[in-house]
Amino acid sequence: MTHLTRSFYTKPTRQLARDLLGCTLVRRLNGQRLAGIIVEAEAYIGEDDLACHARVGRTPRNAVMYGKPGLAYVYFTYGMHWMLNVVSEGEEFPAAVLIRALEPVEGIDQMMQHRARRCALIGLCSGPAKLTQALRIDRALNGVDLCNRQGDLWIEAGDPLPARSIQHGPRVGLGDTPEPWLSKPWRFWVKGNPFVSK
DNA sequence: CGCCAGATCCACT
DNA sequence: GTGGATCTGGCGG
Repeated sequence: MTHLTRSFYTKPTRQLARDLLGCTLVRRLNGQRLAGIIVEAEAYIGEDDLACHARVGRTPRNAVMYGKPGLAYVYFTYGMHWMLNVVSEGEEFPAAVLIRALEPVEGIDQMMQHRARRCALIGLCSGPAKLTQALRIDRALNGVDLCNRQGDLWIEAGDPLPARSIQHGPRVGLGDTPEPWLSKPWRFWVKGNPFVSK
């Protein structure tokens, strides 16, 4: 297993979202590996996508999305939650993949302790804010390069998934985002995997 | 079970 | 001042 490289991330966002399924997200914390297989992800694509943070143009908050593919875009929301995204496409085009759920693999006891509430394995990383809590991902990791071999956050390749085991549907939590963006089937998940958020 | 409100704070208007 | 790419517990059916 080794770090995915820049070329893996330099592709259309929906393709990247599909390709990330089955890969392993790894967090190095105090010399320990915390890791899980990505089983759910969503695409947010450009300034035209009215569900994407870049819909208002470039701001200090969303600037990382305009950067190199393979950067981590980590933002704070709802007054208490951190979200992890992987920047996609190409430099200056603002797009990213939201990591929504992991199947926990390594450092499970440690991840359990990081969660504010006691929870079962099935609910440990089954949501975008749950997994950042479990892996201790916050503002300190915003803008880090997932391709950096010296870094504390990266992604490793997994066994390729057959197309038939990938399902897709509308994105979650978009509130009153107008159509057609509200219904764009830009959420992808591993069919039948119990660690998916919904 | 499903539905709903409260938590909590920062970026942008 | 407003509202959000969420989570959780409480309440009603």
